[in-house]
Amino acid sequence: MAARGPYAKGLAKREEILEVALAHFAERGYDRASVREVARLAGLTQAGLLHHFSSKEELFLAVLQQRDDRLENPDEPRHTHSVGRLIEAVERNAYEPGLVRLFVSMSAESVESDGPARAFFEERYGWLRGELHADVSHRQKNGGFAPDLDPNDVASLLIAVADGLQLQWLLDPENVDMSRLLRVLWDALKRVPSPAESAELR
Amino acid sequence: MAARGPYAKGLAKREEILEVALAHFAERGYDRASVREVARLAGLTQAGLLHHFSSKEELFLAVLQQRDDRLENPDEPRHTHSVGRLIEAVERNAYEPGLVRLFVSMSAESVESDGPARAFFEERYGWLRGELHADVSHRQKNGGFAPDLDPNDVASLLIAVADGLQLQWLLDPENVDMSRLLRVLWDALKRVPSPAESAELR
DNA sequence: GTCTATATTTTGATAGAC
DNA sequence: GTCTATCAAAATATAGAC
Repeated sequence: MAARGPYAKGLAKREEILEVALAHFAERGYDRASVREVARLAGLTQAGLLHHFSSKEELFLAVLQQRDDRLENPDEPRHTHSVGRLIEAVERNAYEPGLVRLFVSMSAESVESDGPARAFFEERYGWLRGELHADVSHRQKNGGFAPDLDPNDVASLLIAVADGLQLQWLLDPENVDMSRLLRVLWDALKRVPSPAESAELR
Repeated sequence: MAARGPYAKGLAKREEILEVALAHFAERGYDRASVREVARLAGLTQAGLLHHFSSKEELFLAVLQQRDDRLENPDEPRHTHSVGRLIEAVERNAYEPGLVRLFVSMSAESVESDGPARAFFEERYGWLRGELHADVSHRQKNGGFAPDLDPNDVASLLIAVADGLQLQWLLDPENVDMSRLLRVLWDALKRVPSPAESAELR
């Protein structure tokens, strides 16, 4: 488990810093967070921390990247369970309010300025939309999903709901069940249009 | 149009300040925005502005409240067109990226700290959820909406999608059509479950 | 109502000793 | 790898003149 060699200590400290930095960024958001405070929480001075991460921005990006698990699950075939993995990820998030706060505030910040977060989130949304699109369109071919919906629209809606629910959940954790609501949406979207509705489309 | 009396000038300046403050907060977010810069844009010094709004927080809240139109439309019966009004509001927002940025970043910030924005958004979400709930449940009674969905769930999903789409739209305005997607969601949610699906529920 | 001037605080970052 | 010391640059807010 323990890494050996001349860098063992540095790496361990790096991990510790990332851990407390996540908590601090999550609690305060990027702007209000200070490198000094993260350092203090990690048992260092500000200058000591900046030996490991040479700027606030670098520290912040490292935190983001470490927690970006991308719903990976190498055991399952890609493209066929993305929706399920999204729901599972949302389920896990319900036990990590700090992480959710971080992503909410950072995604919001990413649209404000062309800062470090922007590229990260643009890339992330593109990737996620692609995964969900592949899943939905695969299900449509097999007849397990409403054939009249555009897979791109479905992907956008799923992502939007996941994001929007996080906000509601953070404001009122007791009364918002994120993964249940995501399933409600998914089940409703699956529905094949009734004959009457299909007729209306002509 | 012009107000008379001893306060006319003060009020006019107040309006002007609020206008440029909205733009500035929208562009920079609460933290990165500075009272100095708002003052400069309004043709004042910082101290001059603080005569009208005695703190940054007070200025910020005034901006939020002024732009919170609450989808009001006194002509229509309450409770029966909330969904339509939500869609219309989203449609209007597509022409005001600054306003959308403001609400996105402020709602994100509201969950970070118990600052001034928190109460505002909690109250706002509660109100909106109530409106949508009333609308959906009214439609269900008249047979115009899937009877098996919980109106509270539907309200949460609509709000979540509206919020989440704003984020995606800000990152990629060309390729995200907020109001169209909201309609896609609404049409899909309306669908009555097919007999086969109803059978599955037993 | 608006200004100038200033007090106070906080922050990110660097230099250099150990 | 971590520290002390320090710089330079913001920001909010206040005091008091006009």
